[in-house]
Amino acid sequence: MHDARPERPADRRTRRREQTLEEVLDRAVELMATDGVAGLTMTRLAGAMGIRPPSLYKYFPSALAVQDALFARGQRENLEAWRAAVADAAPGLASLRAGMRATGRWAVAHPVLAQLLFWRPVPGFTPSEAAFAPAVLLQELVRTALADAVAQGEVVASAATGDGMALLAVLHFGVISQHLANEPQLDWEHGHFTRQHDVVLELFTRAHAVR
Amino acid sequence: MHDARPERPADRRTRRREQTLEEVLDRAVELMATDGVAGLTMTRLAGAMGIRPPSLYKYFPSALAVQDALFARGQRENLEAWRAAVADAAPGLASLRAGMRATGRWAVAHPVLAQLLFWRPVPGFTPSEAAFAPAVLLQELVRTALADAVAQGEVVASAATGDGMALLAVLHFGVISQHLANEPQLDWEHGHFTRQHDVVLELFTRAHAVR
DNA sequence: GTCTATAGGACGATAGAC
DNA sequence: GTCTATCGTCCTATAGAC
Repeated sequence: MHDARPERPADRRTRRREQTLEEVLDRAVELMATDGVAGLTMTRLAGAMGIRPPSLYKYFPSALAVQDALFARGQRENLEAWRAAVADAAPGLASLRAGMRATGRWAVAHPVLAQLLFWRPVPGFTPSEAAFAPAVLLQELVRTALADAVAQGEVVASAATGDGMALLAVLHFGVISQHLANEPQLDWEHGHFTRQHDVVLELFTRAHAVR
Repeated sequence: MHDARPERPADRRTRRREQTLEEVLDRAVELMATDGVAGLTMTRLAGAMGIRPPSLYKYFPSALAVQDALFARGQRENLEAWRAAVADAAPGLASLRAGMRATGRWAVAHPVLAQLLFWRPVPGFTPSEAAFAPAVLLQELVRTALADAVAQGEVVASAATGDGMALLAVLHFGVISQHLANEPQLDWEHGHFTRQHDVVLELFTRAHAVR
């Protein structure tokens, strides 16, 4: 905290640069919120940063690189939302409910990132493997939660199969996409579709209930 | 069939023009299938028609007018899919199942139109009231089918409320959007998510089952 | 890292000849 | 209805001075 030695200049520069990178992404999200997810351009993004377009290329080598960084940030945040919510939950169904509710909330609170992650509305953009990695990890966490629920006798084994995962995705993203398409201005508490999130989770457990 | 009088020239011209209008929309759908839903431009569309851009403006006054016509065509076809399927079905739940399955099939068979109708991926485009009209009508048909199901004692009254409609939309479009986002190349019979369509309809009736 | 200047294109749309 | 020609705007991206 009171280390007398000043930070090495190279470190300062690196840190400053990373701050700028993050700020670019902040501005990008703001722009997408007003002009649409596909309305992001390097020219406008530079303008929002208060710099000229060539300067922006010092931070991101291309427009697609910005999209990829946004995609990566969204995946990280979404995964983090799950982890934070699950930290204090019991394994199995309780954990699954907490995690899914948390990522649902995250998605409606960050509509432009959610659209980028789940709808892929930008033509010609395919996320890099690195940007996609958190999604793979999250998928595994869901699978584990389902397996725990089966092991604890909360649901039957069919819940933890590919069909079970597909049904869960249908229910979860059904809520989110209906919300984003029809009433994105409402928050999680006041949405007509988000209200159905608890309902569909209940339907899922009932579909795989132990007799 | 063998009317001797030739068609009036004005009628011929009108008919020819309408054929061309439809052909433009056909080409537009093809272009969107390859270049993405937002990748449709007047320049490329003219090229696909084998004409120059100014000629295209004789048929559609603007790029947004093309989008609107596509939106209108999609809504008409989707509504028609429901009507055709429901024609031979008994009122109530049987009718609801037949109609929803038919519009689901239509959506995955026409992915670009479905994206245009249900995801609204084109920035700055808001459909005209006329183009939207079939969607309003279809909404009413769904409501009626639900009301019939209630009247026949197939489900309890809560199924025909706003929440019931919202739940139904979540389930239906959840299947469709997961299919379009993850495995659009598969057809209705082979998709992992489309397989869940019958499942979710069953979940809906169970959620509102008469005790 | 910032800028000016610019290349090189695609786009929507219009004017006006045929 | 078709075309050529064109306007004005926006875009991605680079060269090169400071």
